[in-house]
Amino acid sequence: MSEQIKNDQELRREEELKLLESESINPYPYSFDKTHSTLDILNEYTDDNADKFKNVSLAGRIVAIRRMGKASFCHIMDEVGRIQIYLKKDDLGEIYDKFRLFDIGDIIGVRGYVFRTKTGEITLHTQSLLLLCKSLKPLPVPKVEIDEAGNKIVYDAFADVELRYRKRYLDLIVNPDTREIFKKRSKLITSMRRYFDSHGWLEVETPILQPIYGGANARPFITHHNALDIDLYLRIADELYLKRLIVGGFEGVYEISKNFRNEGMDKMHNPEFTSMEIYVAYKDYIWMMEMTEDLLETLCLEINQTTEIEYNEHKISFKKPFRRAKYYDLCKEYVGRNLKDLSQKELLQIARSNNLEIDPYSSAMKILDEIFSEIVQPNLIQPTFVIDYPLEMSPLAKKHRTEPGLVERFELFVCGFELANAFSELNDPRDQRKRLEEQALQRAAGDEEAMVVDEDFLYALEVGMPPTAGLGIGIDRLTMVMTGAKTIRDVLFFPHMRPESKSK
RNA sequence: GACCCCGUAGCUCAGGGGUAGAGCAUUUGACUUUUAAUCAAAGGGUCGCAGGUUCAAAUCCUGCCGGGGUCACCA
Repeated sequence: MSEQIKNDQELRREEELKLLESESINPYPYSFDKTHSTLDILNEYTDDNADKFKNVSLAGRIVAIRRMGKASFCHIMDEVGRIQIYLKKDDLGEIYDKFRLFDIGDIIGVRGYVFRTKTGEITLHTQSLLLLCKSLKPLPVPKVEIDEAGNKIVYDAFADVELRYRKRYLDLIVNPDTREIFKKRSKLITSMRRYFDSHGWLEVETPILQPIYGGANARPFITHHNALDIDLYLRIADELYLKRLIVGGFEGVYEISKNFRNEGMDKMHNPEFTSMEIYVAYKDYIWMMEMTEDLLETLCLEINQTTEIEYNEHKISFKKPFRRAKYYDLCKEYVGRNLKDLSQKELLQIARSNNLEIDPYSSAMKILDEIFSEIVQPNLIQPTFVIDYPLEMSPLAKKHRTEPGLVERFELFVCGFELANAFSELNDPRDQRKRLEEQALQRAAGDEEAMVVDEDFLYALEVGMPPTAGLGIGIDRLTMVMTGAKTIRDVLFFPHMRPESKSK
């Protein structure tokens, strides 16, 4: 392993580190007791209750320094905010001279009393100062000005997207908006868990390494188990395992699941992504729709304190109930004609007359799907349940109770993209076998994404699964909608990146 | 995978055949309520990598690496 060539700023910081150590300052001590966060002080301090803030301690990273000879001002940042601290040689003595060796990026602990400067900023008057961590790399902290209206002006923000993703810790230190997105993401998952748990549904874990992959149409990542000498697949979905648990007698199970699909990446797709799947016994997709809109309204309220949010200049309302529209009705609405029971040739012609480029040998269902996603889907801005899909598109969904050729399925679209997918789950083992065998035929015909027959799953269905409703929600996409993020990379701490060249 | 755009100092960017530039950051000096602190001075670059054209390449050409966008597959 070769060390990289260091620049002048890095070399200087290393020298400072040695100097501090030679003056018996430990640059990496073990702990620090803080009494307050920056926000505690900023929110609670008033000029009348200054007594309560006579002796507080804070810790954080230095993000700005203004030295003025024998006194200095800094801003330090902790998880929740930033606050100004005032350092004066008279009060600090010897350590004030060592403070010359402190830099932007260093983490310090300070103790003192809170006051208001003559320009009005709530500030900690520091009476003792402790280095908690010396930073050896220069940080890309931008200059921040607050104008008279209270607006924040950021100069030269750290904006290089590649660096922001590769070195996310820098992005998190330097761009407070980035942290807010991830706090919302966590809050969303916590709220979702709370919602499910309050209904008595059980959070479970199922295998990520699977001998047979299933539950979705996608190409898997393949890995190898040495001891057993068999190939295993990273799960593309956890659906078939969760249904086995319903067979086993649990009446409500959910899993927040990292899934892996060996496919392209773009602003809606990452090779590993998070979905939530839930299965509830004795329910159907109608019930699931009601649960889903209640869940999303609740989540949106808990995260954003409102059911109205903005995305891409659209005002989105998560107030329930959401619009419900049948798949073929929407096709008729946006394409201008009924697409049900049309032949492959007719569909191909319609696709072409709508300027869609389609492989002429595609199946009728593939063409229909293409027409739907190109022509209908972009119009589904407000939360919309699309219901009653063609049977051929949904090998794990139960046949519609009244409409032949359709299944009891809905997908939820918001802002033009798919957020959720749900069925009345197919529990007739004979029908399920038939549908999986059809998938196997498509697979044999070259469709690499078609499903594989999972005999053990069929055995489970033969043992018997109660009527069940199932739902999957794309957590990354839901986070995008809830935070206004335009790319999935902005809601993943560490989005997948091509490795940098080997020389590094 | 195809096409288009981008890669210059720690950060944000200018320069686009003739000695490598600015602001912030950094260093030194001054300054005990500043806040994009200020004032004075200084240091800092394999111009993504490798070839080619040229008297001369950060600049033009080719290939490669990385990123972004559009398209295709997919949630």
